[in-house]
Amino acid sequence: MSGDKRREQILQTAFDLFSHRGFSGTTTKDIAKSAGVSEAMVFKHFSSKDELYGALVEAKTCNEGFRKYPWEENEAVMTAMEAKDDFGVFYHFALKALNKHQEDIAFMRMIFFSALEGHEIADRFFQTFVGEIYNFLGGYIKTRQKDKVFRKIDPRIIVRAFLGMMIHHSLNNILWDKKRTLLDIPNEEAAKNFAEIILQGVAVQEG
Amino acid sequence: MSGDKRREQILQTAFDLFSHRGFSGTTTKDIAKSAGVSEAMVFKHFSSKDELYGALVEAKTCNEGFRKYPWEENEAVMTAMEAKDDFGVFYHFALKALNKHQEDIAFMRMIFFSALEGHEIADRFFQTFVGEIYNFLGGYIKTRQKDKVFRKIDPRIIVRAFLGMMIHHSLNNILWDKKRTLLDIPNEEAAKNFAEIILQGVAVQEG
DNA sequence: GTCTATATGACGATAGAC
DNA sequence: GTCTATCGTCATATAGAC
Repeated sequence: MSGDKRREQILQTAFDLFSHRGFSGTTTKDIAKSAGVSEAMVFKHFSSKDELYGALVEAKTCNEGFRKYPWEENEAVMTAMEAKDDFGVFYHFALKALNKHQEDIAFMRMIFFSALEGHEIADRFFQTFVGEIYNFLGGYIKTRQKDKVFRKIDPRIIVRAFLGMMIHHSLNNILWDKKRTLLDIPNEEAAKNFAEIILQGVAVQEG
Repeated sequence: MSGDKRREQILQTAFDLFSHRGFSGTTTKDIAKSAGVSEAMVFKHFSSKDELYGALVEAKTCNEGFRKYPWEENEAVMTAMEAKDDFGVFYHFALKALNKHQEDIAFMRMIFFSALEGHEIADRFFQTFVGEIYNFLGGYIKTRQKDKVFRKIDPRIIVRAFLGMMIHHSLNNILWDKKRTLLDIPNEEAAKNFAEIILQGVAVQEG
C-alpha cells in the first residue's frame, strides 16, 4: 500500500478507536492491530501517539464532516430564512443537525472525549464552529426581534435553548438511551416539536 | 488513620482524579500520591482499580449527591406543583438543577466519562435517576394537558426539550465555555428564561 | 495500618533487517 | 513499505517487614 493511502487508513482506524475509548483508553498496539500493520508502521507515519491524535482531530474538525455548517448545503434553511419562514428555518436546521449527529456518532464521541480529557483542540473547535452557529442563528433571531415577531430575550439564550434540545437529544441517543427506551421518535418528529416549542416559546404574545 | 476513614479518603481522592481524567487516564500511583499513602495501601482497601472505580460510582450515585432529586428538599417545586403554578414548577426545578450541576462539576464529569467509557453503572444511573425525572415532570405535564393548559405533545418530548436546555447549558459551562465567553448569565436568569420559553412554547394558544 | 521492594506485564517508541 | 526484536518506562498488583 502507498504511503499516503496507508496513512489515511491508520488515521481512520485510530479515529474509530479513539472515538470509542478515548485517548488514554486506546493503545498504539490496538491501532496497529486494527489497521493490520505493525506498531512500527504507525510510528513511521506519526512520530508519537500525541501527534497522531492531533492530526486526527485536526482532519476531522477542519477537513471533513463538521467543516460544513448545518445551513450549508442545506438550501431549505437559506430559502426559509430569506422568506422569513421561521418554522422552516428552525425545522430544517434542527433536522440537519439531528441527522448529522446520528450519521457521525464517532465524531460526536471524539469531541466529547476531547473536551473531557482537556485537549485544547476541542476548545478551538467550539470557539470556531459553535461560535459561528451562535452568530448565524443569533443574527436571524435579532432580525425577527426587530420585526417584533420574537420577544426581546438575549438571542444567545434562545440559541442555547434550541441547540440544547437538539444536542441533548442526540447525546441521549448516543450515550445512554441507545435502545431508545425512554423516547423513540424519528428525527423529523423531534425537529418539528423542537422547532414548534422554541418558536412559540419566543413569539411575541398577543394582548 | 482508621481503616474506614482511610478508605473514605482514598475514595474521595480517587473521585477527584477519575472525574478529572477518566478511568484509563488515572493511575493508581496518582491516587496513592494524592491521598498521601503508598500504592500498597490503595490495594489493601480495594482489590483492584476496577473495584475502586465501581465502589466510587456506586457511592456517588446511590449514597450522596444525586440520590436527591431536584424536587426533593425543594419545597418551592412541590408547593408550586400543588398550586398549579406552572412557572414556579419549571423555574424552581431548573434553578435547583443548574445550581446542583455547578456545585457538583466533578460528579457531572464522572458520569459523562462513565457513559463515554461504557461502564454499565452509568447506564443504571440514567435508567433510574433520569427515568424518575421523566416520570415526575411528565406526570405534571399530563395533568396540565388534561386541564387544557398545555398542548397535546408527547410529554416526554417536552421533558427532553426542557432538560436539554438545562443540561446543555451546564455542559457548556463545564466543558467548553468555562470562561463563559459565549454566554455568561447567572443561573437565576437562565432558569427564568428556560422556564418561560418552555411554558409559552407548550401552552395552548388562543384562537 | 503502613511501608519498601518487587513481580509481571503493558505501553510508547526505536533499531535495523528485508 | 513493512516487519521482528527490543529498550526503557510506567502500570497494576503482591509479598513481607515493621
